[in-house]
Amino acid sequence: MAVRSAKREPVTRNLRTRTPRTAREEPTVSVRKQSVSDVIARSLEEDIVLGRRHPREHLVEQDLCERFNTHRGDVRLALFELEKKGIIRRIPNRGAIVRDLTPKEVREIYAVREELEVMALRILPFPVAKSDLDKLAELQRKHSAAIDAGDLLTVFYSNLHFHQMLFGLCSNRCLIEAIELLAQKTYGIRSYANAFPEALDQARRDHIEMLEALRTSRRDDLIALARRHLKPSQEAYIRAYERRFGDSKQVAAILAK
Amino acid sequence: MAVRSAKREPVTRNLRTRTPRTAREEPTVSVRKQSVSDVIARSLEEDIVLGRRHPREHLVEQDLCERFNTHRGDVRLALFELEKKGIIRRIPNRGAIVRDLTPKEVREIYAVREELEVMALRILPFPVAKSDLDKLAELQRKHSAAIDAGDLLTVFYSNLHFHQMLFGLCSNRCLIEAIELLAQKTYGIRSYANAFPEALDQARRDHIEMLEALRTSRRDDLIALARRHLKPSQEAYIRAYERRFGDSKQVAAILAK
DNA sequence: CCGGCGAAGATTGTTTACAATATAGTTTTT
DNA sequence: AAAAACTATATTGTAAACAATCTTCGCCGG
Repeated sequence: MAVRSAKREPVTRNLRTRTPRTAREEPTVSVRKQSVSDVIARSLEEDIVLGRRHPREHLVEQDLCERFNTHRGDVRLALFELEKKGIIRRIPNRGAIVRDLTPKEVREIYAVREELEVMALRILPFPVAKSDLDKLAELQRKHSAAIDAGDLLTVFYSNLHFHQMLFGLCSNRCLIEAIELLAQKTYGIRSYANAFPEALDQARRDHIEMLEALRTSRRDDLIALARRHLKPSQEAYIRAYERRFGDSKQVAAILAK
Repeated sequence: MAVRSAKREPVTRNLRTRTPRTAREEPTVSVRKQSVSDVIARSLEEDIVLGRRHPREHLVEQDLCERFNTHRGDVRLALFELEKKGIIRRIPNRGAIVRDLTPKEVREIYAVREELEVMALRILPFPVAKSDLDKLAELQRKHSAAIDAGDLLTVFYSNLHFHQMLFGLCSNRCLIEAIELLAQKTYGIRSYANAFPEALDQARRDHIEMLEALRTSRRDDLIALARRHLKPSQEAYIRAYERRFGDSKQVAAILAK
């Protein structure tokens, strides 16, 4: 992979995850149709969440092709997907960069997210089935263990699954998807919150309290907890942002426009 | 630019603080980047909204290429966009069909939409500027005239613009986009509501009352109107759906609940 | 010294050809 | 005659080549 341009190196056609021909009717929710571009998009999301790729970093199609052993078509599609999700930004003829959210945008996203999460908890049918409570408790334990181990990747995913399971308890499919979409918009800033161990600790305690509220069918407590749970990560980002750009006002002005 | 060096370079690329190039960032809102695929997607949306293409109708890439005088790449991208918006559905290796929403899905979408629209009206700053009120009134007149003329295409677009302008008054960009996305999800069923002239008449009256509530800064009235405004179109669709499939009762029962 | 000019390189955007897959219709077998 | 297997065709998915665009950097004249 010396110089990347003179001749385009041929694509090695291995490692293509092909969707199995059997059971295309998604028998269960777990095994979803995942096309190649979805896999790439998810992997890039992961990189961004964990801070392996920073805001303003450039994403080059050819690099991603080599990394995922595929052709540019799939990578391209993945970038379009991520753009629609708001995780990256594409500039015509120039490529894609990891999006850098302004504090204003972050506040707006979290305001809408809070509204929808509260709605989900409001319509959630009580009492919650014992089997669902058990599954949530299991996810919470996994989350807690990952925090103790300092395994940020597992922290991220177990946290994600906990919330998906929680809001999945409300029966409104459209609402569930909307909540997830908004959560994804903030993937790019999650690494800032993860940098603070005390924030992770607080998240763990919130989860435990949420479980208790679910068990006892205390809806108001649950809603208050969800509201509180959303605060720290946005505040951590805004603090970090101001620490980065707060001193040089003109730079902040340019970026914030 | 960083040369792709002989040794595989680490994932982090050299990103220097890039001097922002001279304002190529949206010179004006009006002239937006609209790629070919966007044009195709919008045109297909229009067909679906006006009932020129029915639910379950098959969309063949090659046909669309001839219709829009382009290659399959653009058409393909447009179909992916429409799939993400929830207007069509793509089945692997089989193609795309206009999505057929069940009454349950419709009710769920409208419930979320109502929640978000009410939120927008709640945070909307009063009083509304005179210039904004004038623009809204102008859009309302256009809508009204289109109804009288029986021009359903203009009815659709002027109605769309009225609502975009109305909710655009709230300053939360993310919220505005979320509302628009949900509205798009129901494009496929709009033709059912448009079939009832009395529904269009009611919509016109709603708009007039909304304008009055905006002028007098009566927030509660405005919210109640918005709630009422959302009801007829979903009910029209559900009635039409049951008329289509009502004969086989067990099917309707399964889908409705 | 330095500021426009232009060629070369790097990256994205477009087009075409080819391969994989599903559906329907036909033939073969029992 | 019914069911299974096969072939033909239509359609989508993949890959590579080609074209356009932007950036960088060296060159030359002032």
